Amino acid sequence: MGDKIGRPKAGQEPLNRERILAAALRLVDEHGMEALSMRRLAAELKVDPMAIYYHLPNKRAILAGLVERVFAELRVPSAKNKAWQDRVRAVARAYHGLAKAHPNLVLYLVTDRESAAVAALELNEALYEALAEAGLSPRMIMRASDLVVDYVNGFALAEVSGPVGQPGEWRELLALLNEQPPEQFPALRHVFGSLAGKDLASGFGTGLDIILAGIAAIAANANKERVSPEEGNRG
Amino acid sequence: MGDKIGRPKAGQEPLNRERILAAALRLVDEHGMEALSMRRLAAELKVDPMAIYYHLPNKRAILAGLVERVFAELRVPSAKNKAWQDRVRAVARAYHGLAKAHPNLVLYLVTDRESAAVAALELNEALYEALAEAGLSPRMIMRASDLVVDYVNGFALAEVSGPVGQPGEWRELLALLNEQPPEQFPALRHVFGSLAGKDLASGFGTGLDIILAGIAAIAANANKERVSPEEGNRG
DNA sequence: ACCTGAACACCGTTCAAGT
DNA sequence: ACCTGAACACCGTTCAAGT
Repeated sequence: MGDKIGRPKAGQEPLNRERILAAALRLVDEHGMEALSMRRLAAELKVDPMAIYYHLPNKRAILAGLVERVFAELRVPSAKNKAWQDRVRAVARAYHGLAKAHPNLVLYLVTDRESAAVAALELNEALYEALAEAGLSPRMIMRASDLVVDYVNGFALAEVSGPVGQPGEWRELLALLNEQPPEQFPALRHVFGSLAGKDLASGFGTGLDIILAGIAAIAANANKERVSPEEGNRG
Repeated sequence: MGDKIGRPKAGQEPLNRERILAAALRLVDEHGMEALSMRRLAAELKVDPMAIYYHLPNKRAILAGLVERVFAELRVPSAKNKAWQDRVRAVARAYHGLAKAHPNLVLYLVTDRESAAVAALELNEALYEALAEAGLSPRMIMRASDLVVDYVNGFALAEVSGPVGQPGEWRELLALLNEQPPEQFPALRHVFGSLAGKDLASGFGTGLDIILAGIAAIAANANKERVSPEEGNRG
């Protein structure tokens, strides 16, 4: 940040991929996805629009570069001494942090599996390690890991699609509910009634807790079966 | 509604919102999101591009109409006699079915909370009913419901972002893994090694199972606490 | 009431040219 | 090697006009 009139060189150092992506990310973070056009980006860089094409082949490459760049910020915490639950939580939080840091890019972060692939290796490695420790089978490790990633993606998306702040969709749901005949949607009304006025912090952690409880239950169940497959359980 | 007054152009019945949205959906389903332009849509309808603006104010309205239309297809199965787990599964599957039916629209289905709101009422009502039966507190009902929805959204997105068929991201991950130094990512290698050759059906159901196990565990735990809050557990 | 057509302000990208 | 500028084929949308 902090670029003002006092640039280091009024004569402009040469353009490069790095500088283009930095400007593109600033544009997206500050003015949203729709502000990112080749022409506007060029204006930001004080350069002819076509100059960009010398460094990056097309707009898709810019988007991909952005996703790659943001995922490169991901630092998976390696708390190997902690319980597997906390390790999963740490990975999920780190990943979710990326989305929070660049909300306007979330749709692409979540969509562009290709550009995220390198970072995904680290992320999955950390998850697989933790989940192996939980006692899951290889198949279940993969499934549970996918579940965590899908959840973070879905949650991040919801955070960003909602009108302004609140995660989940319940704010506008409530408004709509009040327009419906009062005998309809009793379950919704009961829950919203019980919760009225209470301030609910972000549900990210709670969702994660449910998932972790599920993993623990499945792991325990698998263990029981492995200990005494057909002879009955004597634990 | 209106009959053939004024301008039947070569046998066409008059344009209307319905016909425009139908054509738009066909365009998206068959040729992807990027094929949906006002001009191409008009060509499809054999009409001047500006004719569309008489029936729908702008392109955003078309997208919103599409999302609304697809969500209107949602029929939440009302298997009230079944176990709560099966009821949650049924809702999740119904919702997921929409995404599968219109993969090119998934990004918007998942993003446009506003247009989906009416259908979201029914969907959440069904989830809340089932989750209440599971014995969750109002707060937990809301959280668990959000978790299920976020998971379905995340899963649907992953299904669509991947290169071709497989859900999850593991196909390209594996290719990338083979390019890495062999001492790195041992957990990934172990899991993928164990799973090589086995054909893994879609993980949608397994992810759901983990979530359901988590909900059951949390409900059981809450019950235990409620039965004997400070006196210790004598179960 | 319903549709057309020209016009405007944008896009991404190609290609030839300038230094 | 790096950048410019004109040109092309598209966009979404406004506005005045036609029936």
